[in-house]
Amino acid sequence: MAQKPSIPKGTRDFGPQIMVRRNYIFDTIRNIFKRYGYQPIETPAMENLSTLLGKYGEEGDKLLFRILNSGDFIAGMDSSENLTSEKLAPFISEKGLRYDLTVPFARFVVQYRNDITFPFKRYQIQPVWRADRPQKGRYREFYQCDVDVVGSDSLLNEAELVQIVDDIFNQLNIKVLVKINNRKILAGIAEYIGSPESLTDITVAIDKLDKIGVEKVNAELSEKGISVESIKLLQPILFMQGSSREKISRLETLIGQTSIGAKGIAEVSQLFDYLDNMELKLPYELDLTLARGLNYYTGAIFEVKALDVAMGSICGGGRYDDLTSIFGLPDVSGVGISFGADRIYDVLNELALFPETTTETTFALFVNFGKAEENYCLPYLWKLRQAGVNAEIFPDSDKMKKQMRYADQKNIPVVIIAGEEEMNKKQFTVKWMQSGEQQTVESDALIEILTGFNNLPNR
RNA sequence: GUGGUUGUAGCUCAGUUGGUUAGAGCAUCAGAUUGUGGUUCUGAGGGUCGCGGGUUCGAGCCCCGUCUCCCACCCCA
Repeated sequence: MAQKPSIPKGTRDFGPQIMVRRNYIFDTIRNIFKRYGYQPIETPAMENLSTLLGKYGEEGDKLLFRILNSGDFIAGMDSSENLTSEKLAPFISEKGLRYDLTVPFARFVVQYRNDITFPFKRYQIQPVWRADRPQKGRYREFYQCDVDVVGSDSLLNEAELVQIVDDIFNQLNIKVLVKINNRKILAGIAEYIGSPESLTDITVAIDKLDKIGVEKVNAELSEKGISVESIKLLQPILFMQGSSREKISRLETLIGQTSIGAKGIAEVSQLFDYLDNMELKLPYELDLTLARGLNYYTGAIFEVKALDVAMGSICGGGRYDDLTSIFGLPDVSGVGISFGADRIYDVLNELALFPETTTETTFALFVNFGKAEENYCLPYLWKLRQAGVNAEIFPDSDKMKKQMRYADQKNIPVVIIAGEEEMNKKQFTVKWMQSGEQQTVESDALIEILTGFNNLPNR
């Protein structure tokens, strides 16, 4: 007995009808990326582990898929030593699947720095892999659609990214909220409350504010060794209400004296100046509880959430000042944002927002009655294809019932029938599947008639 | 990594207090219909009941282990 076919946990197959919808998402995103002047690149599925490790924090390292070395990697090892998997790991694996597109991009920029004209605006649509436990909206293989610009400090780039977000989700008809924050503000807060070293703990804790409430956040903070004094100082920040502008001015009185905090405030208010003049359709707000776990961010951070469906963020990004310097190219700042195509698919699916796309790929099918009929049809099939009509001939002279059924299941709107009678009269019988109507056409007129219908605006 | 849940035909699921040969719908294939699909009718194929062990005269059902699926947490797109 053959074993039951299956695919690894957290991965999916995509059939033709799903691919039509996925391509709708990819095409929409890609077209908008291009319109803003971004250029495509691709990088390999696997990177050296030295490229990937340490860029995503402790959690991220654990979620990296590692690739086993080829060959007998165990041969030269001293078996008398007490081997832990930690010690073993570098010997048996030196490559890993990419975890995101930003870090490989930073590597790419440094590697080809002499060929790149800065500022470099690139987009990249490729799958990434994470050894996570799958659940709703979470997969082990999923596509990210990244736009980044490196080599420019201007906040105009941040503003443009928000504009792209606005553009894309308007076109996809998804209602979203764009949350904006700045790592420098978070650092300023940490400094203000007197524990700048625990920036990460603080951000992770306040990120959970709307989920678990103030009391549990405070409990977690003191658990992490943050003093009662500091937690007290933090409260007015946690409870801050009002519009983004009001928050900014109140922040000034709190963390304005810290130099990093002042810098963050200046950046955010400049960004909001840009955004307020852009007439964006989607709501955006300053959210001080937005932290984002990826630890390479240094300035603005973004996150986009769908409003009408319970789902993790469908889009996120930020500015990273030091990512290229890790690979040996200092002073090149970048900023970018990543669209999660698979989650966007789930949102569109759940809200039934996919447009009525035609799943049909073939417009006309020639029925196959045998060798002679084949020879009669083939020149016309060729002409139809040359005229830009998607057409095919059934490859076997099976029963007509089976061929009609094939057309029906594949949603092919036109079936062209030519048997002995039609051949003798140099004609074709054209059947319109939806109405069931049939018409007899002269063979010379076939191409013209079908191209005319094929160009109708509704197709 | 932590917690919960699920597993029976290709898919969705029934299956009584443990009892003879494990069922249905959908899908597939064939026929009714040798040049006409989506409807209908008839028939057929398809199963190591996730896997391994145990209890029992007897296990799809009870017990233990294990894997898997989905969900939540952590974290994230």
